[in-house]
Amino acid sequence: MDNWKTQVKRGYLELCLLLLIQRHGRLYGFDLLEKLKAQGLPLKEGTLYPLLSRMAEEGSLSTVWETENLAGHPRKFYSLTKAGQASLSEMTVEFERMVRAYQDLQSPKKKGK
Amino acid sequence: MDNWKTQVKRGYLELCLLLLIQRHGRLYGFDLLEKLKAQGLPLKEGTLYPLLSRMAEEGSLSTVWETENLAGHPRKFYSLTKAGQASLSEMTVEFERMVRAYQDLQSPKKKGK
DNA sequence: ACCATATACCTAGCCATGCTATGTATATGG
DNA sequence: CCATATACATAGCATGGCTAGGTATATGGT
Repeated sequence: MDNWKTQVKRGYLELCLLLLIQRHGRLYGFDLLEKLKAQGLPLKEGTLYPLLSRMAEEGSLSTVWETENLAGHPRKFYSLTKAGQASLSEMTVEFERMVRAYQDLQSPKKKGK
Repeated sequence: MDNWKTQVKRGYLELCLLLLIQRHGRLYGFDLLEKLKAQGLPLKEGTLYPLLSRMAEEGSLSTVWETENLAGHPRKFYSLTKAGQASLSEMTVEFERMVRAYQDLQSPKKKGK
C-alpha cells in the first residue's frame, strides 16, 4: 500500500501545485510544503524541489529569487506562466474525466442514448 | 501533456481494475481491455497484462485458466481475493481523500471547527 | 565562541510502473 | 494458405516520488 500511495501521486502532485500557486499568485517552496501539509498532502523536500525545478524548466512556472528585506535564507518564488495555465486547464479536464470514470465504476449509470 | 497523462494513471489503473473485476466477479484480460475502453480508459495490452500479473503475484487477484468449451485461444480469468478486497478498500479511501484535496484546492472551504 | 534549531534550497540514486514494440498461439473465412 | 480476430506474454525505455544527504543564513542558549 505504501508503494501504491507513492505511485498514485504521480501527475496528481503537479496538478495540485499548479492549483495552489494559481490561487496564491506566487509562492516559495517552503511555504508550499506547509500549505500542502495543511491540505492533507505532506510532501518531503526531496519530492517538492525537483518537481518545482522540472515545472520551471518545462515552462509552466517562472521563478524569482527574493533576498531583500529578509531575515534568513533567500526565497525562490514561483508563479504560473501562460503555458502553466494552459497545462492546468488540460490537466483539470483529464483528472475530472478520471474521477468520473472512477465514480462510474463504483456505481454505474445507464447510458442515456 | 502526453507524458503527464501517462504518469497520472499510475496506481489509478490498479484501482480501476480492482473495481471492475469486483463488479463482474471474474474477468479475463481481453474482456477487461474492452470494458475499460468502454469506460473511457483505453489501455494497451502491454500495460494491462503486466499489471494483472503483478496484482496476481502480490495476492490481490487469483487466476484460473479456462480452456473448455472454447473456440480460440484459452482465457485467463481473474477474481478478487480477500487481500484484493482489502487493498481496494484502502485505495478507495486514499483516492477519495485525494479527490477531496483536489476539489478543496479548486474552491476552498472555510474550516468548520 | 560554540552549538542547536529553524528556515530555506538542492541533488544523486533507487525503484516501480505505464508504454512501445514485438512475439506467440488458436480458430475462422476467403 | 494467408489474413484477421481473439488472446496472452515479455524485454526494455522513460518518468518521477522518495530516501538520504548536503549547503546556507539567522537566532537563541550556554
